[in-house]
Amino acid sequence: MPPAPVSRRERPAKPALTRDGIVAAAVAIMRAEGLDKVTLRRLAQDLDTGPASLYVYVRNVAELRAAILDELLGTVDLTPVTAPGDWRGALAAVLASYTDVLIAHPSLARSALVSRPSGPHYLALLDGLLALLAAGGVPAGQAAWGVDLLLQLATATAAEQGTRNADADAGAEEDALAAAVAGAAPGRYPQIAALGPELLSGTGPDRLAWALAALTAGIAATPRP
Amino acid sequence: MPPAPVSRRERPAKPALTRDGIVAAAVAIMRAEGLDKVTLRRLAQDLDTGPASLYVYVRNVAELRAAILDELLGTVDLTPVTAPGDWRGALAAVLASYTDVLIAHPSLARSALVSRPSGPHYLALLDGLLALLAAGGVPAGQAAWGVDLLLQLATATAAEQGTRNADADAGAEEDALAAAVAGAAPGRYPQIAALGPELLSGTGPDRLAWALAALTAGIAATPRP
DNA sequence: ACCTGAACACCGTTCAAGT
DNA sequence: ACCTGAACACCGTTCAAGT
Repeated sequence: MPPAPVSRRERPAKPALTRDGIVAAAVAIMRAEGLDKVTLRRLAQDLDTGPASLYVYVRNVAELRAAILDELLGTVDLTPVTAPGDWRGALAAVLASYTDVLIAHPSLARSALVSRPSGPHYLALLDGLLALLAAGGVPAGQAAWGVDLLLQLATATAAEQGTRNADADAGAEEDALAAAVAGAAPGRYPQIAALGPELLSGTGPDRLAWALAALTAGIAATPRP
Repeated sequence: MPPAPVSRRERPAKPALTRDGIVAAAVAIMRAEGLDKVTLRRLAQDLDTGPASLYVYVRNVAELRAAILDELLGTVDLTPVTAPGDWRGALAAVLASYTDVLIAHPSLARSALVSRPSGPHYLALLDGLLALLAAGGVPAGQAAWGVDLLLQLATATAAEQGTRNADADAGAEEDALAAAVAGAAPGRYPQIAALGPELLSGTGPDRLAWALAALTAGIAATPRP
């Protein structure tokens, strides 16, 4: 006996596909299970369709990942940009918020590191950081080139830390480096042997804060050729 | 009629599998066709065996990629480290050599960005950079934290530039950003609209040279907390 | 125009069985 | 110990055919 057909009332009508709906479903999968699980096939399954159908709204999987990233960047706190006072503190606060967002999703941070975002939320972040550099009197040319470096540094740090915190597999890489540093032969690697654990010292936030301060100082102080 | 069996003299004996042999074959594939083509299946095919056999020598594909990277880092020119004179120039030269090596293999640069290398050639590079920072009188604590940033910056730049030069697909991301910057509404993104193409100005090497100079200056000038 | 099923051309990794 | 064939559990993307 074939199963009784499901009436329209019992199962809600399948929602129409839209780009926003697809991206929202992708973000939901990522929050729940990580970016690795956001595949076109899995996404299609969740949306009750086939993978081919998604190609009407998304060019490829890279574009989908970019859309997810921009969606998340919408949660970065940009309010320090318009707060009066210490521009360096505001810069650090915005970048810390950016880092926090990415650390919560290490796989996304890794993908952000190898892509060039250009979505509306990314532009807003860029604009905010440029406003702070301008407020600090950093020459425009230096700010234009420097803002990229600040974001890059924050992204890389988030990728690294988030991965270390969450992914057991990549924690092994960290361990391998620690072992290599600890076992560095003083004859062959004198500097590493001399510095030892100092190389890997410090907590993530402390290193990031120092790195951003150092980079900001360098950007402000180094004229373009 | 079955084909005549190939005598041992006509087909050279299949070379025994070794870790070095596997890595060498992997490097050969990467040089010829890029990192994307270095899969365990393809590698096994080239080595006239099955993918499962490789797992005796390599834990997984990530470890294989790390081995390829370290192999390539063996070609970085470290001679400036021991040359007398200008430490800043020597630092820039070593990092430029590192960048050149990675730019030639953008896919590898992207993978280096999300991994923590710990191979012998990587350690040698690290040691050389630390020697130069020490020669420049940079306090040890700052050098220990700063060397990571310098490498990170060079790696990210290589990944970006190499990709732009070689990969048509990721060139599209660059174009999308350029279009977004050019079309930025002055009301919504005042800083971006004001700076305009200045944000994306400059050649890769010029930007890298400035970035490394700025970061080096910041590292040297910013005391650790 | 939008959507689909099915196929194409692949992946990494595991495992029982062989030598 | 080393090596293998075969399987498991997936991928992104394309394309002819439908509505």
